[in-house]
Amino acid sequence: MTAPQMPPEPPPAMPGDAGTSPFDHPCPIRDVLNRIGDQWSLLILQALTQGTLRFNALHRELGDISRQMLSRTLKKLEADGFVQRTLYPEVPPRVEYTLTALGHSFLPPLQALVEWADAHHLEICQSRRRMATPA
Amino acid sequence: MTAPQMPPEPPPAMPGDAGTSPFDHPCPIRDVLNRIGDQWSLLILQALTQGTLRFNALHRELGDISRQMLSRTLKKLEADGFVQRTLYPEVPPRVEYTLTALGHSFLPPLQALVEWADAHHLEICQSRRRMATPA
DNA sequence: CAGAATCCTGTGGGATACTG
DNA sequence: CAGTATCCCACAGGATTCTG
Repeated sequence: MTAPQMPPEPPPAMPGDAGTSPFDHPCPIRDVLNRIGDQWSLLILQALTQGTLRFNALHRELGDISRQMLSRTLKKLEADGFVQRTLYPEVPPRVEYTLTALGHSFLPPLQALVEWADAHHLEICQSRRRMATPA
Repeated sequence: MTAPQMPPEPPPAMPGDAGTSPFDHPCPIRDVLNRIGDQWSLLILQALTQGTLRFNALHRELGDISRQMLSRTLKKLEADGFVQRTLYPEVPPRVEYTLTALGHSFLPPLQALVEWADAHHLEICQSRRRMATPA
């Protein structure tokens, strides 16, 4: 595969275009990367590997994430079909988030990434310090 | 594996600490994600799959990226040990970028991601439109 | 409990111009 | 050719407050 180029001109039609959104990104790789390339998406997906989680449970699980970003990111993930949101109309409302089939299908590549990160983190840190030698 | 938590307190020592950098991120997953999670790193690495490339060749390959960002990102990738930069002190200077061993070791997970993106992009776009039904 | 709204900041990243 | 320097803006994302 060659590098994913970006046609500078606006694409005539999208994969499943309907003209609704401004444009679904023409390049699949870029589109997906732009989505899950943010600070939290992958972390959230990984947290949901455990199974279904409620909003605050997720919030605790990630430790440091504003409720704002958690909410936003979950919406994007839901829109893209990675996670399913289920609202139980009870007195204190309960909302559960769980991975969809698409979400689950994403786990293997994600796992590969996580494992690589674990395996090579030290090496990266070493390289980083080596390049930063002041004198 | 549970979700990668962030200890709110500053870590006492890093994987290969030397006190040089402010801190190498304590969580490997987050650290790696923060690095390659930007707009260009993965694209550049993927472009270098072809083999050695010169600066402008990379620039053309990616199509739309400012020289600024290309330069910056390459430096980060070099610092982290993903790519090797070789300068040939000729009259018009020539600089070649190529993947290091570490860089190559990263290709399988990257490939997995790319293939997943290709395979499921349509599905994502469909979900996206389905959720966006105005009426 | 699960968010939406509002406000504010840091910085990722583009454009342009200059240099060796 | 291969950058660096400068300027500038959009937006990711945090903090806080309000609601059903």
